[in-house]
Amino acid sequence: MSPDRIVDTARRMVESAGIEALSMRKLAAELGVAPTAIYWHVGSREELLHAVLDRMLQELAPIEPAGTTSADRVASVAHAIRSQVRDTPTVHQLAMHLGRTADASFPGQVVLAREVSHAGLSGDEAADFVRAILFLIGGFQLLEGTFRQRPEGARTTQELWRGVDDPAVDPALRAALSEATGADGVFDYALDRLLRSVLG
Amino acid sequence: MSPDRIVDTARRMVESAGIEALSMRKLAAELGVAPTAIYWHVGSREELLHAVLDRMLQELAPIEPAGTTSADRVASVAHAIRSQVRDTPTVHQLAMHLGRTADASFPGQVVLAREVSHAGLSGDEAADFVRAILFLIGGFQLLEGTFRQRPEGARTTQELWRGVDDPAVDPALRAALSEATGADGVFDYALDRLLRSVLG
DNA sequence: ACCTGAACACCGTTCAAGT
DNA sequence: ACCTGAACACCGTTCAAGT
Repeated sequence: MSPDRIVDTARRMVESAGIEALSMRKLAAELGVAPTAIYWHVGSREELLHAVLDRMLQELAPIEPAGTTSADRVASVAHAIRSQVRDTPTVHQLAMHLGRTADASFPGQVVLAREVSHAGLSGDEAADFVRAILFLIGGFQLLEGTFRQRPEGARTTQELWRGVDDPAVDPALRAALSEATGADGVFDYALDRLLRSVLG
Repeated sequence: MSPDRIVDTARRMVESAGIEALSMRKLAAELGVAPTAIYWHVGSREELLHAVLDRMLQELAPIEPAGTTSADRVASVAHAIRSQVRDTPTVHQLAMHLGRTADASFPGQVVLAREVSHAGLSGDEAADFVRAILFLIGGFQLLEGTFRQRPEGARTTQELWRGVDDPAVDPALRAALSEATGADGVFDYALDRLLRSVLG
């Protein structure tokens, strides 16, 4: 019954069934202990969740730039951050829940800033560029729904588009928006436009 | 004790204190009725939240394009959507909670698609463009934290940057990222780059 | 130092019983 | 048709009491 064992078990529960699935009573049952025993080791449920997030953040693999040209390296970092966000939804779900998105996104942000600096950008212009890339990643995260799954009844954007009959909307556009899309393509497209426009 | 009165009261509670603050028992107290009476009119708490969202979506002001050139009109729609997202955080909070972000973003999406069509784009190219703009808006929403407020202890990205001493990061960039920024500037910057790159 | 048990103040929801 | 009350199965948390 160390804090370590409690945090580990809590983490497993959160990762397998979501944040809401972690109750102190279920956790206690899993640990074979009275619910109130947990409070002696870790504080409240909230503090426990913070401890779980801390551990997850520590284990997050560092982002490694790849490529030779500045543009390639910046793009590789952007892609690496995005992949990591996609592959570790629980971390960002939890960070969001606890209001600690800054902590979760910061390590990648620093690596990105390094490559942007190396590309020769500086000051406000560089900051806008870094933030714009983070916006794209955040948009991907939000609209891909990586951290909140749709319930059975909910309609997708594609389904909604199939029901549209608007003469002002290009039919081919309507058709394209009616098809599911890997967000990857859109992300590549937008990032590419941004990179070209800034780094030439 | 009509469904209308229940939904209205529930909506007031959600808007003033957040989704979590809506409990069937508190709502019943507010209505001066037994908690169980609510279940006869609206179904469960979840169904009630859906009804609240439906009403909010109905009342959302339609997005109106402005400007004469195609680029201006597209930009105005993007800005209008973003402003609406910022000014109606509860709607998007609730939509996210219920897995209905598609319903919330769709009306603006259609207007955007119209203007992009009018600008002469078509098919997959137009779809990528529309989705990229929505990515930017989503990123703004997520990183601006418009729908999840930071608790007292949490650090901001700016605070984290002030603690960085990395020779590979341009000092002026570090300084810029250490200052709070209206996300407006970044959004304008990224949107402008994207528009220029696509519409010329 | 560490754990238990009882207790408090909450939840959502069902369902028989009332009018 | 509409509402109440009792009841069930949950919560997080505190705190005195035990070892």
